[in-house]
Amino acid sequence: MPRIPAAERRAALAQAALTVIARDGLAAATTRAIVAEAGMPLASFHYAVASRDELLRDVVELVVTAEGTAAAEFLQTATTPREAIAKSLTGYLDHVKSDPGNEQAMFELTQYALRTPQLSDLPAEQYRSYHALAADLLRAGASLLHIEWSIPVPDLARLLVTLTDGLTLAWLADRDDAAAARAIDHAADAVAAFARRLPAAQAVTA
Amino acid sequence: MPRIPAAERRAALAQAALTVIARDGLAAATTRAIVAEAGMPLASFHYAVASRDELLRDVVELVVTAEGTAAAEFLQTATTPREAIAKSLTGYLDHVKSDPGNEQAMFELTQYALRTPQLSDLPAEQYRSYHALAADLLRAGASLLHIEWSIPVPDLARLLVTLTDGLTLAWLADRDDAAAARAIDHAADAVAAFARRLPAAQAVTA
DNA sequence: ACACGTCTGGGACAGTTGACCCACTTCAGC
DNA sequence: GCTGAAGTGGGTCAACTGTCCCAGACGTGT
Repeated sequence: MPRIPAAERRAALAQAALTVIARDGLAAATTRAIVAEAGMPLASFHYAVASRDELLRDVVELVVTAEGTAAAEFLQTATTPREAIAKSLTGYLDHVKSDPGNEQAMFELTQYALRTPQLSDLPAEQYRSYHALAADLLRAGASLLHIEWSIPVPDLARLLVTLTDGLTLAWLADRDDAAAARAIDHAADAVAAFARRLPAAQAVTA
Repeated sequence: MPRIPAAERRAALAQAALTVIARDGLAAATTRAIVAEAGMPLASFHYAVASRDELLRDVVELVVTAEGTAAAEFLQTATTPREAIAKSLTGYLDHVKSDPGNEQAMFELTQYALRTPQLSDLPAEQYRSYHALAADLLRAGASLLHIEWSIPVPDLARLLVTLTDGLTLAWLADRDDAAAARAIDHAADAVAAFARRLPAAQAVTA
């Protein structure tokens, strides 16, 4: 084993833990499984991190911050709000389909954090981040398509996250691609109803 | 301990397991915790049930079947589709708020079942039941309010379940009552757009 | 009254877990 | 070059887990 500063090991362990959780589930993410995935001796674990729970905190933060990089590419090709929403939701679901374990890992981590007093503050922060990300997307889409949203953007953002969560959960359970596609179609209709064409050729204010 | 037939013990164990999971989480639902909750000696566990996983299967079925009794009372007081949807969603969220552990238990069980090969068929069945329940509600509402739905009822049912799941997940995470209420309000607007007044004074066909 | 299948429950087992001790090696600054 | 701090890793621990055994108690059909 090469000598690696503790902070780096900590990050590597968080990454390895996420890999294990996505592949085998949170229950299988024992300290031994994590260090095996990271290729470290067991003792490195508690040298780099105080406890397993503390590492899981790192894992959640790892995913939350890494998530902001994924989205936003589906807006470019859309010409109508309905199309933008449908493409974004479809793109998101495709992302879920391409690696279902990862998304399942997020749900498992959230549920576990809710049950663990030391981590009980994490889910709120996690969803604040989701909502902020959705709000950014909505604002970007509005400016791109020269529209405005008829309800407050934070409200619509929460509704969008609600839809993605529900969509994901149901698809993970029954893997019904066709039904999920139809749900997205109808959801896009519903959400697009909150789009309003801007009167003049002018960008939005906020 | 009184003498109780094995089948009854099995049911009592499933009920006790649900109580433990709702209170302390799935990870805390050990065989010992379950029999303690049920007031039985440990050995009764494997006398009544072959394995812990098999009991969890019972637990899921227990909740899925028991869930059908809960809904449908919110439709009675509504006079418009929008009101019916808003009241149903609000009623559902109130139910979640009154016992968050129970709903969390459902999510945990679903995630666990997805990870466990012997239980991997359960989530699909679980969601089939949810969707059927929502479809029944939609049909009842339509007949009551003399409307029809402009998209297939199964499609709208899935969208409704998507919304309740997403709503629940976000509320469990951030406990933001006001934001959840606003989300329900907007969701009701969106879903009500799929309602169409029936031309004549006639009931729906399906 | 008797015997047999049903049920009880104390005890035990092997395996796994999170945690951590401690003797060691390495490296950076003096 | 020396030294003290930083990092390594083998080994170990107590606790807890799901599962099982077996001797006994019960109650029912005969």
